Amino acid sequence: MAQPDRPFRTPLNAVRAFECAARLLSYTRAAEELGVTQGAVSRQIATLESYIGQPLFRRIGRGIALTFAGERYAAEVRDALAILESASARIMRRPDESVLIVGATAIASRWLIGRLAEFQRAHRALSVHLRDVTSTAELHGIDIAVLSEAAREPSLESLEILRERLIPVCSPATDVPQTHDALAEGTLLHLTAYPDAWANWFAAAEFKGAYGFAGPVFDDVALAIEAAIQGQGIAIAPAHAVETDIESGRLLAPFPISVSSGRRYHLAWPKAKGRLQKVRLFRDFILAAPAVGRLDKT
Amino acid sequence: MAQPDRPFRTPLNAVRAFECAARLLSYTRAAEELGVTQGAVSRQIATLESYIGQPLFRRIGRGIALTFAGERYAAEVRDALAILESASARIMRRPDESVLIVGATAIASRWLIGRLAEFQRAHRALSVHLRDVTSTAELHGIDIAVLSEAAREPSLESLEILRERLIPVCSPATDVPQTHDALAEGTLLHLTAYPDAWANWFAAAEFKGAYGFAGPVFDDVALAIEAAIQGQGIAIAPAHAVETDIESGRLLAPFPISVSSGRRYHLAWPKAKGRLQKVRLFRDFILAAPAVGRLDKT
DNA sequence: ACAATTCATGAGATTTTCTCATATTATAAC
DNA sequence: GTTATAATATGAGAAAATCTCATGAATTGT
Repeated sequence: MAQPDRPFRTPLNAVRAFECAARLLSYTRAAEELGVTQGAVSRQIATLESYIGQPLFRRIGRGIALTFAGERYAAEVRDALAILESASARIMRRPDESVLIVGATAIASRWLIGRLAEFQRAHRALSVHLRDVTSTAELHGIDIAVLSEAAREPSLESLEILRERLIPVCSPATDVPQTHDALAEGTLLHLTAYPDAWANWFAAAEFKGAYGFAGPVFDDVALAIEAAIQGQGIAIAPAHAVETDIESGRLLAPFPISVSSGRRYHLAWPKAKGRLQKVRLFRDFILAAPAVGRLDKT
Repeated sequence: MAQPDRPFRTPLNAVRAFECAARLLSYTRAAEELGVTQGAVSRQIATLESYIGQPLFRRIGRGIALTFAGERYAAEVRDALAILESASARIMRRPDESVLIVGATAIASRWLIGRLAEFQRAHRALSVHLRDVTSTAELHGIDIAVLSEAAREPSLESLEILRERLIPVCSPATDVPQTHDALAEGTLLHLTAYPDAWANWFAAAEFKGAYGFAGPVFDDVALAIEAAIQGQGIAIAPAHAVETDIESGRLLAPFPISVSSGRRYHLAWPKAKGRLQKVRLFRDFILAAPAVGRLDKT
């Protein structure tokens, strides 16, 4: 009823029989290849010809030859079926044991990247793909992920790996604040995601004075860090996210005081994949990484 | 038995159902589009997934979404099916009324080409394809042909259009023979296809002397004509084949005497196509062409 | 002329696919 | 929460497509 009429569809199995017969120029041999009788092939092709509305083969004597139209059709059909079969063949190769797909939030990626390089070095046989993932709901197709939430669904497992702490950082190339007063007078970079960060930090530092509320506010943590690197001010950033920048000297943490953001990062993975060696290797590697808690003294 | 085992073949109809469901992201709507029930689609896709060995859709709540593998597979499948459907669509457009496929032997083509241009000009709506054909047995896919044999098969019709005559020709740039004696002394180009041509010609010219038997022999009439054009000697060629060369001044026929080769050219066409306007137009055009008999005084 | 090979076809068996009815699962509204 | 709703999954039998078998017809090669 919903259909205009009948949106005639090419009879696909007949097309396959045709492709085979066109290639072998023989119904009999096509039948062999397809594992059916010659009569079946004959019928299939008759079906296709009647659908097409014209002969695809000329019957010459006891053999067959393609008509011009058939010749052309055969070429196109061959292409299409080749695409199909190769697509099937590829997808049928089960997800490789040697490819590990790791998911992570944007901020966690910042920290992960350094780790991944190390992991990669330790397990050259594995190739690691990093994919953006925000929540445990997006874990399909992913072997294991670093997220700021624990897994609640019963099909997932997770382990806490890091309690996020925030720490002030700035470029070593700028006027690095040496005192809390100097800091309070500097340009403070704020993060939408952590609105109370600076307040909490100054409280933790037992600083009583006023400080720069008016600094720029960033929605994107990575952008704030980038701004700090470029010397545009002092950011208060997740310690794990600036770890590599500090190591490389692009950033400096002028004060040892850090505050908790409340976020806890977890490794999360589908239970079904927990037993895969590649997943276990990665999980063990991350848990064993000495750096996990380095800047993370609660 | 001949088969190694089973050369597993992608279940094509399941693939089609998948393509549809992947596009609409709904079994229910796919079922509507395919004109079957939802359950049928569900089963088809289950079949495909079990063939593929992995899920193509994720069942999320009351809906479905493609898995990563499914996403990729869908894209490839879509391409393949599109090729298939468009190939079918094209072939199903019956052979166009606006395309005339003309067959001709190599030598007849030489004469036809000039005519075709004229025909083309007279019927701009038609596009004409010229295809090499040697005998009436090769007429499939051809609307009408010029051949040196009449049609014997009952499915064909034919009409004589030209009795081939042979006439001496040479390049105007060379020493053009003015007398029969001069001709007899010149380099005569012989044709395998017409071994007695020169003998017959000299007989017709009532020439009694000796003449150059020793000239080069050509298997290919076109090559002999080309040789004559290049001034390598005097060829005795089918008048119709050199008509345009004479008109353009590239060749010269020094003597008005011609002899019959015995060959008679015919227009031949499948009876089934005799009624098509494009075929009738061409047939009438050829028959009416004033030039057909011009060099053909028996 | 005859044997062998090949495609075509009728009749019935077989297999696949579809429908119908119902179960299952998840969302959305109350 | 509970219920209504909307989607996919599935069991059983019906329907349809497909295949096999047997045979016919046409052609080639001996």
